[in-house]
Amino acid sequence: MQRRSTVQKQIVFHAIDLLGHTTTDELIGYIRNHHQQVSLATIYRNLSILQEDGQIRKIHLESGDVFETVKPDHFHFVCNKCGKVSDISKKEYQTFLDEIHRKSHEEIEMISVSLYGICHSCKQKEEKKNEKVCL
Amino acid sequence: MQRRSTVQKQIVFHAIDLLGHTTTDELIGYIRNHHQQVSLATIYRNLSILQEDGQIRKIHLESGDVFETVKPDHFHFVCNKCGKVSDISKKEYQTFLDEIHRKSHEEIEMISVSLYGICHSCKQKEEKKNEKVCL
DNA sequence: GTAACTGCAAATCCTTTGCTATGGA
DNA sequence: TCCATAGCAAAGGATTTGCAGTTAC
Repeated sequence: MQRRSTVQKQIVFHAIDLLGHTTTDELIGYIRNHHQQVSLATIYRNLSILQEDGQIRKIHLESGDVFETVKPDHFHFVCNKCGKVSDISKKEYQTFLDEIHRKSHEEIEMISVSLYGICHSCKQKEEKKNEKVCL
Repeated sequence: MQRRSTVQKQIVFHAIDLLGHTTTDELIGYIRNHHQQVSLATIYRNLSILQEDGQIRKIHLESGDVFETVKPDHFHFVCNKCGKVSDISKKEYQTFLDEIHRKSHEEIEMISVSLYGICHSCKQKEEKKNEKVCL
């Protein structure tokens, strides 16, 4: 099947790219607000097409599923307070990844690592709140 | 709210325990077959209750969501062929986990590691098939 | 006895599909 | 022109909810 480039497909892709890591809800909300001419069915169909074609990827986090554009292999950090997801480079952890391959009794094809914690921004907000309490 | 112990709740819990790692579908199928008196709504309600009470946990894998009973913290291995999920002890990887805590710029509360590959059983089947081809 | 829980059926929510019209190559 | 894609509305499937009856404690 010969894919075609359409305005709607580009809107979906660019929205995901812009939002960074986005839930279906956020994505639909965004498109609803900025491009109301795009129908729901079209959004869902393009999500499938873009995944099939390897332009986007759905990742499965404890906090729920999010879409991201396909980038070099990486890990994720999720803030337990605000829910923001950010990418972590694999480079620093290469030694460990090799170790997993070595130690594992099974043949490993993919390793997924996700970290959950408190992001800088939420951390700062917390500290400011504590300061005020002390005053 | 004071929780009560009911036959239905126990059926749901024990089914998850028995099945090991189970999708909602598998779980419902199993209960349908072995305890047809338990209604769908009751299964879903008990899944919520058991999660709330910390007796079971839903884990989010690339292959889909599965429930497991709550056990000591561990990682998961998923077979890309047969889909079976198995637990991996964290012990061997303690060095790596410490490294993550040390290297990370954020405060880490939880680390999730999932490995995807081919399990022993599927590997063996594959090898046997290859043998036959060579004969 | 009281209130948590169950079963049933209806409701709800998210996603997919059928169909006809549109438009990219 | 031709066929992938869009929009709309209807269908589908999974999960939740309202309610009346049941049961654990």
